[in-house]
Amino acid sequence: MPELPEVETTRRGIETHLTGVRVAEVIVRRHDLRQPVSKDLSTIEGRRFTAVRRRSKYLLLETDDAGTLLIHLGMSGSLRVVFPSDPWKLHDHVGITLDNGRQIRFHDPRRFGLVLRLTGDPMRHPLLKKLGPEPLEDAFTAGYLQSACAKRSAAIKGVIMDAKVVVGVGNIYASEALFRAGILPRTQARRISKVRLTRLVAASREVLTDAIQEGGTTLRDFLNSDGEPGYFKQRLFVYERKGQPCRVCATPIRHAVIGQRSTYWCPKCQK
DNA sequence: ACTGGCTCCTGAGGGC
DNA sequence: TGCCCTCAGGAGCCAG
Repeated sequence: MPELPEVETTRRGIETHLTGVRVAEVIVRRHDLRQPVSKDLSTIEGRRFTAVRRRSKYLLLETDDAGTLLIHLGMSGSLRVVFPSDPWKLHDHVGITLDNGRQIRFHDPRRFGLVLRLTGDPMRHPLLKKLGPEPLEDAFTAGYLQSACAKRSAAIKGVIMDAKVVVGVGNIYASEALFRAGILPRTQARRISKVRLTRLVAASREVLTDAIQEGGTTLRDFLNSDGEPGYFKQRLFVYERKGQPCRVCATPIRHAVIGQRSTYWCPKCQK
């Protein structure tokens, strides 16, 4: 489910409920996520959350003296702000009760997500230390992308989805960014000129920024922390629009599986 | 160092 | 209604 805009939407939604608030109780109903939920999560009981950050598609819930909770939503995960008395839904796996009368509920049907407690510098954790730059920060430049693409014969779409190159660009926004940049998704990365990579950097930033503005994309089941969908689906140019007219030139949108992932493009607007 | 393929898991939707 | 098949927003791991 969630790509960077959806994770950022979630971060913003929980931040105000968490920051400065003390943890009353941690309830773990299922431990068997992608990695087992940390056995010692209850260590944060009685501690305060000091900040809610995001790195790539990971959420980092920092505490004052019990490390950082690292949460990843996988394909189907979400965090909701609820009341402790609200009934637990199927696939609600973790609840963090706060002393302000709310509870954060981690829900994840497919269980590809993560809930880990890290101690020390979280950026040195194996899951985080090899990540590429944030697409909305200054380090993601055309020059940087050009060097990352220089020796890669793989399709550009897969390269921009590679978290070692740049984080946060998932399957929806990779197709959307390539459309906005006018680049065919199968193009070999090393064959793309710097001018076109400059456009791709700008397009990636724009599509992610626009999607955050709309609260993310809800295709099937993404809900923000208040249980509301995102509205960016209406702004998608190509994703899940196979056979429908291009919003720019009316040519039917094409679809193929590229690198095991569903991919969409306009054969006229993209070269 | 890259590449493509496979895997984890559950649920939704389509075809018959 | 039910059954079977395909597909899904992530990303780590593997062999070649």
